[in-house]
Amino acid sequence: MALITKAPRGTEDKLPADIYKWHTVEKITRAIAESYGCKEIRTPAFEHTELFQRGIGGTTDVVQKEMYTFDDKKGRSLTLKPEGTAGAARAAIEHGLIAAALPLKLFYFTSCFRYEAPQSGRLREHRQFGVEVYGAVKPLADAEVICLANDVFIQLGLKNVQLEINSIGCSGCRGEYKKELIDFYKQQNLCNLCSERLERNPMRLLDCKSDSCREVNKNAPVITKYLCNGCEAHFTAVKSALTALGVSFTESPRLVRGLDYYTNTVFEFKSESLGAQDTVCAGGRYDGLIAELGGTPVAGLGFGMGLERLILVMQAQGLEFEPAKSCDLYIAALDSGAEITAAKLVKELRECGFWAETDLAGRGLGAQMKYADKLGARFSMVLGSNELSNGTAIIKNMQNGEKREVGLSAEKVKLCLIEF
RNA sequence: GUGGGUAUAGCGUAGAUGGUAGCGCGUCAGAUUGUGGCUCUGAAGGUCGUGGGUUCAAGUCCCACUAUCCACCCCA
Repeated sequence: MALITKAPRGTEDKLPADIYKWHTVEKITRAIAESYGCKEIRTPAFEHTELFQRGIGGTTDVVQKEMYTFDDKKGRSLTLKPEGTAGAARAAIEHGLIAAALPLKLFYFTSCFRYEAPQSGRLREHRQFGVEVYGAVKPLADAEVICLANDVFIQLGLKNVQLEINSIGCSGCRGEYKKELIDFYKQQNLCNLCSERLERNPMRLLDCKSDSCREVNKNAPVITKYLCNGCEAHFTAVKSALTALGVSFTESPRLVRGLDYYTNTVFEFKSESLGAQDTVCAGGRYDGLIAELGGTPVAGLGFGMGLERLILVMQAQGLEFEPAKSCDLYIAALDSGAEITAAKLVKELRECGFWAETDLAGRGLGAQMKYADKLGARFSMVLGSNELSNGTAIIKNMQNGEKREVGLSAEKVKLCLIEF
């Protein structure tokens, strides 16, 4: 197929026939977020490149090799946002949102852009539902945010979504731990990749999937043993709050996150219904981020939920989406006089919120009826010279074929659509 | 970025050993010129992913590229 009629690699059209699935997840996630007091925020698709370098961390893969970065005409370096947290944090600082009464709870839907090898469930442009909470220091906040994500899975009916949590401590205890970890790994036989990234990002080694490293990792020191008193108490309180809220989880001492801003609690929801890209939601606490970006230091935490992945899971599990609305009334018109009357009637019904249609394609009566059927029209009506002179028409229930006579006014037709 | 599979109409697909394309669904029209669903008849729709090569002849064989899928890496 010619280049111009093909979407760029790693992008995907959401077609009319499938869009009801998106509407379903957007509606449910929005309602849940709002019930938790979150307000929607919409931030730009691109930001200054430095925002992501500072926020996500210059040594991460996302920043080093996956960003869509370009110079604008004035030579400013801009980047299509690879994730949602940094932009939301920037906006919260810029507009003084964190200067108001805290906590500040935000949610958003956004496209994220990453230059990666595309795979199903991993696109170069993917969409996330995200939640960010600022100025909430209590462990209950961690539990609340996790619970929000969990509620989404419950309400959408997802089965077998596993929540894994861990604490990676504050910069203090993590520094201690990293030293120990590096010392440990230096005495081991590592795969090529791991030897490379040992100094740069030692905690990632815990996640290595190579068989040899898996063996090594069984004996690797675990962060939870190195947590300072404060971090340990926080993590313990998060876990008991989750239990009290009825959110089941497994502790996963090797769970680390790929972005630098995380502190203390990190978590991930995984689904067996996806392939290797099995994480459908991930997040954690990032108490240092706002200060790192130059704002008044306030605590932060949040998550991102991959919407393509979420929908893939729902499809794989055969879950229900809210069906698309179908047509309420199709008016077939037989001649040019009836055509105008039909058009007026259709307009008036639309003003009342009904989906009404009449012929625009120049079809004959039989074809118009077939088309009405394809639209899934609940009712149909035929207008010709007889109806115009009588001032009445027959309205037909397309499900059972029953017919009723109705006066040719929007008011009367409307009543018929409601009652019949 | 690495390794492997795949690419034929809008969608799903058939085309061993080379002889320039069928089928199902969908679309349109008619049977039924004032009533849909079922049925029947007919039609439209293909640069066989793109470009090159081998050959009298390529959807089929070879090379490159592109896209897609799976795994790695990484991540939501």
